Amino acid sequence: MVNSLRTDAQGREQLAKSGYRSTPQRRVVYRLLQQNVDHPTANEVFLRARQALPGISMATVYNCLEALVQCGLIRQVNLDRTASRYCANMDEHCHFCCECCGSLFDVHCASDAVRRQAQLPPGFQATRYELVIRGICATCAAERRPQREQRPEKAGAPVV
Amino acid sequence: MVNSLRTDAQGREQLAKSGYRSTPQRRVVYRLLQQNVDHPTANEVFLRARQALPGISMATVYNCLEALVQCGLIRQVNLDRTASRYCANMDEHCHFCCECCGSLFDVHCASDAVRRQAQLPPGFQATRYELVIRGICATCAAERRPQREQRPEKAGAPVV
DNA sequence: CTAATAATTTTAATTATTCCAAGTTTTGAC
DNA sequence: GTCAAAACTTGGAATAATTAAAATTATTAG
Repeated sequence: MVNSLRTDAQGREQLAKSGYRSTPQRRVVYRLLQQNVDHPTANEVFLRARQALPGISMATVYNCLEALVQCGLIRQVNLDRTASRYCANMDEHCHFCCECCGSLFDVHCASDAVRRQAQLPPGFQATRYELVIRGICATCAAERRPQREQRPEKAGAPVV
Repeated sequence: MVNSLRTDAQGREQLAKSGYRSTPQRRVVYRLLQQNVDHPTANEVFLRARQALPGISMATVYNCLEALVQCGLIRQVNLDRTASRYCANMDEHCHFCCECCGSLFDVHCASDAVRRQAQLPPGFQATRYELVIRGICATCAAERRPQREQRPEKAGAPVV
């Protein structure tokens, strides 16, 4: 399904292409992201990485994530103004953000078609299209179905 | 062109519908956003609002923006982890972000078609689709054309 | 007019992230 | 292998954007 997974050797090579070294910390962070599809934040990565590398620091986690993003092994996902999330799925996809539980899901999306919809002004050159879908995930929808109302107040979805 | 502009009276009514009052500060902030299509940040709104209301505070600007967003008079645009930007154009549109100069542009986009491209898992319900296009705006493209290279280093676009 | 409610202001705190200096590790040249 | 240079890691300080708390002011209902 996901065809973007890289072995350690491939990871090292990809890092090297951008002038980065493959370090134990970077390998742990990358592997951790490959094994978890829940788009963790830097802090969540830190907590998980500490299980393998008890001495790792937050600054190093940020450094690793930066290096992995720069060399194209992972991508950074920014939603709202909450902490950045990180994603090792480099296949073309967009993100669904549940406004109820805040979870983030990968969603397949034919970007060619999306591309065609935007009418760029003359002279503008697009390099990337990022689609974010907001709504309610299946789990939250199932839990909600019984009740029929929505909160009218400035409730503010718990986006985290 | 833009059909979402509201008069003061309409603005007041819209605020009231969500339980907010129309205050001098909110009116100034709203009018300012209507007159500027450049998607200012909270700080930029603050600086401009001060011209009309020298005593206004940053916290009030945030409060005003929050109220205007909540009642649907303006929208908040979050890109990367930079400061939020605000936009009084409530017509359906997506945003183009120039990776060279950081400017943000409204772009017409047929969202029905975009909607059809995303294959949501069963049970998922979408409420909003947000498309962000990144690339180079006409101005920057024109300035760049002479030179043919792109920076290979981790340059990091000046996304402001 | 008065009380109750809401908005604004000022100040302080929080959050996520970046920067920095110092020590450590890795790499490449010899 | 040894040495110097470059890259990395670390802990802590610094920063930017935002939010929260407390006090003051304005508005509205009665």
